Amino acid sequence: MGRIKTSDTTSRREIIIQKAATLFKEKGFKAASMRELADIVGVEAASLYNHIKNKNELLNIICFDVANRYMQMIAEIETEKNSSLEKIEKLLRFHITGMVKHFDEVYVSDREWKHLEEPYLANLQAQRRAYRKRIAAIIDDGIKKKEIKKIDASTAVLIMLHAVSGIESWHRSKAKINGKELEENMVSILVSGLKK
Amino acid sequence: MGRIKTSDTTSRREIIIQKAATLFKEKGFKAASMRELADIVGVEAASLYNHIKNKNELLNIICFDVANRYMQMIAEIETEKNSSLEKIEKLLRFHITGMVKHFDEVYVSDREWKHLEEPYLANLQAQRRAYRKRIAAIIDDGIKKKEIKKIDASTAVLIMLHAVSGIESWHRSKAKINGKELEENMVSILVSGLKK
DNA sequence: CCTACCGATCGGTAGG
DNA sequence: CCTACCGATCGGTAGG
Repeated sequence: MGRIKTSDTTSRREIIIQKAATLFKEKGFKAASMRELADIVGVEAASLYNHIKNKNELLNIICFDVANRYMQMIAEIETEKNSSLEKIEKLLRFHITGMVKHFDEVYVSDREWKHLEEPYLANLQAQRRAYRKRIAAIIDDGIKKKEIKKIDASTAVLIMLHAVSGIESWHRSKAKINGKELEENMVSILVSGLKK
Repeated sequence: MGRIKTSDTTSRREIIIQKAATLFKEKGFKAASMRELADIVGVEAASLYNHIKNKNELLNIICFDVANRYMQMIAEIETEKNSSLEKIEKLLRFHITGMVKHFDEVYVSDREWKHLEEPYLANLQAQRRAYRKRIAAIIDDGIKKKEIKKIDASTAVLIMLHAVSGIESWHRSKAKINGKELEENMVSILVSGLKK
């Protein structure tokens, strides 16, 4: 009997998180109210607190979901024995498809992280810094092996990651170009920008 | 006599706008309070309203300041008779130095525009769309003249503009690399990504 | 999961 | 430019 109750609770909780991501994306974290979220979910505001601790917990979950996915992928890529340029391309494709698939979450995690509270704020920032460093290390390795031209690796990382987040505008513009085409164009521009 | 009073008022107003840009950047528009802004400026909250109409007017001014600078530059570039690639490079350099010089304003305009009220919201969005179209037209022209490789122009615009906004992280990281170096690296990566 | 409600904070105004 | 203050809204809790 406990099983059914747990299952229901989990499912409701996940609906709340997903709706929160969409709402936070549309209004921003601060401007989004718990009453509005409750409306969307279809309950009274007070009832939300049976499923989640508070508003900030929602932001925590969204941000760390995204961060964990990134950390898992970079670890996977590091163990593979591809060339540096191939590794960067794979990471780039992962970011592009991830942006399309988990759009609301990624958008919120990118733009609303400053409303995280300690210790989550410091934790996420450290994770992001570490992530960028690991990508930069791949690029630096590629430069040493002369697969990639001599550039500042951390600048290249910044460009790549932020360029991908630009898909947001594409997403909003109702996609005159399809996802696969978009991906090929982005990879073409960014990867050839690194080649010698 | 009216001259001195006007001059003082204008100056105070400009201080308020500049401090608002910094505060909105740090906290986000919604989370920033007028009481906090007043504290920073050194007056009581009520006194701010002798210089500005309301909180949203501050956001309007910041966003359209940035947009107007962009529109002026694209108009200038269009009249020059350089190659498409040279035009794109000039625009890129303008965006990079502008991001460094007017960091708070550009950051707020990029991330907080959604809190604009109508008709300003629709107005700014239209201006931004028009701006991107004019850049895309330069790229398409370059493709036709075979200076630029065959890519989707609007994707290239998205990448460029968002890549530049990545400077925010560089800015935050206390600049291990200096501004000029950063600019050369970005131009190198992005412009060679467009070349045939 | 709801009703009822609290304390805090907000943007902004009146009036001097 | 300040004191005093208002109405609205917020996140969250008590209690059932």
